[in-house]
Amino acid sequence: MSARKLPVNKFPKQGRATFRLPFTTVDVVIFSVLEDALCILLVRRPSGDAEPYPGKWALPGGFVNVDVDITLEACATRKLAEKTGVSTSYLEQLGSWGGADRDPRGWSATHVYFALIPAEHIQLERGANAADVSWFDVDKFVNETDLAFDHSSILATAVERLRSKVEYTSLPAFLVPEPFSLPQLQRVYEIVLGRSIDKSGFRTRMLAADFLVEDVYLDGTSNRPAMGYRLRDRSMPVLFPRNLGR
Amino acid sequence: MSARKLPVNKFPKQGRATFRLPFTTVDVVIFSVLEDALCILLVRRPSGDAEPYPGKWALPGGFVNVDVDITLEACATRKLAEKTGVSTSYLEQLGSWGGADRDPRGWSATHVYFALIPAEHIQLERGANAADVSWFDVDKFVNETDLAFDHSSILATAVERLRSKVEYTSLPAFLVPEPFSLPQLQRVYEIVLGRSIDKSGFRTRMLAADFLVEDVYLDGTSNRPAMGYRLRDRSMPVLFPRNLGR
DNA sequence: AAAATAGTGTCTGTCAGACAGTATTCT
DNA sequence: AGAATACTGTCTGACAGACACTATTTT
Repeated sequence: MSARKLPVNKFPKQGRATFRLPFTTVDVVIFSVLEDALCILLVRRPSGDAEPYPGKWALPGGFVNVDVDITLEACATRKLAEKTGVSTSYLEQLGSWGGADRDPRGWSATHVYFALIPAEHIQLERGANAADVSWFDVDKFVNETDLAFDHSSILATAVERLRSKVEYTSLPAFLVPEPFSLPQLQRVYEIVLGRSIDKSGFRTRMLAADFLVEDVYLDGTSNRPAMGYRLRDRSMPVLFPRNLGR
Repeated sequence: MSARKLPVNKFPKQGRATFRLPFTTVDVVIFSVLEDALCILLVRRPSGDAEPYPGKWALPGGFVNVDVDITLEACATRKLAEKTGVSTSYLEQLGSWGGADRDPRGWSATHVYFALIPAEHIQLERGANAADVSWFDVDKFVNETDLAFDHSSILATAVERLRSKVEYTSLPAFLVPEPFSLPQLQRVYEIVLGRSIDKSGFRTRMLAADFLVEDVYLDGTSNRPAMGYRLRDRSMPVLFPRNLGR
């Protein structure tokens, strides 16, 4: 095996490496449903000579700050809160992307999370850089916009993962504010998947999974009020035994 | 928002960071089926004053070598080959674990992959450190052995992920050498899941998924020869529309 | 012939999808 | 009353699980 001939990273006694370290970043794909469309939050890269991809849209994220972040997930939570004001949401690790070429500044690895937040909870940052944070319709803008770094590819993976998990999980429940009705939840499923779902089957499926708790009736602006539900457990989505059909 | 008061990582023009970087490592959870049991490969941590967890069992892995590895996945492939001699296998990213406390040498983040390899392909490293690489039965030894770093927790996640994906994917096909018969494949499913599966339903399910290609008949040592199959596409597992029952 | 393993056929319960019907509100 | 939306009931086809059956090999 030729592996033995490779240089071996050496480590002296006191924690300072003698070899080059990759950069470590965290990025967050923030999903929400706005105006009947699945959207993601993007930020504009700062301009400046030393900046990579100046002015381009990118996923919110950045370097891990070892003095502040005690874990990767805490770092992702921090970045989410900085951009949206949302402190609690569904957060799941999507994966990591790392290599020599993805950042012009050098070998870097990014840990990517995706977040699902109800539109009503969002409070975009006010002030100078408000114009540099924006929501993008996943279907309309995303494919024709190319993002900084390898973020286009990461985003595509995130959308794929979300859509595929929606087929067999309760994930969309994290995109809608509580309490919500089953028709509201169904609408979110339909928006994310981009197709309509049968009402009766949907209700049976949701109720059988036993992850909803009845709350108050939702007295909408008109017509028959709907039962309002909350999640029994906000920490995890429920997995259904089958995919949705079609 | 208080985030503005946090220190901001600065970047001078020429690619050398002025802030502390986390260590970047890659670890691989290598699964195989040996003697009718689901096993994983562990390596013993080297002894020495400067070494963390000397003598303890750990997942194979180590620092990313920016001069050698061009991507994280390439790094994982390299580490897999170094330990097993296997150069091609199913490799999937499991996730990443990072934080201030997981490595006594400092803030570190590890990118974890899991690999599935057929026992017949394995060629453990010969020589001085052969005793420091060993297979462990997942059910028998893993829960009672505590590993270096946070590897026990990572391993538990890996086993959970593997078992849960086996319920609705063709992943076990990567644990058996081609060509293989349906009874052989079924045996692997049963070993990984730890329960028996109905023969007829299993065959229908596998054949309906259309990921197998007929090869030669397997003339075993005795009894009726079985049809041998190969994978239509070794690059990806197939997803079944339903979980296995029970 | 018997044993062992490979593979098939048939029945049945479950459940998603389709769709028609009922219920409750507002105007 | 009619419109709009919430919710339920019924039928049907697809399919997994159970299990009994047939097929092909070795000894």
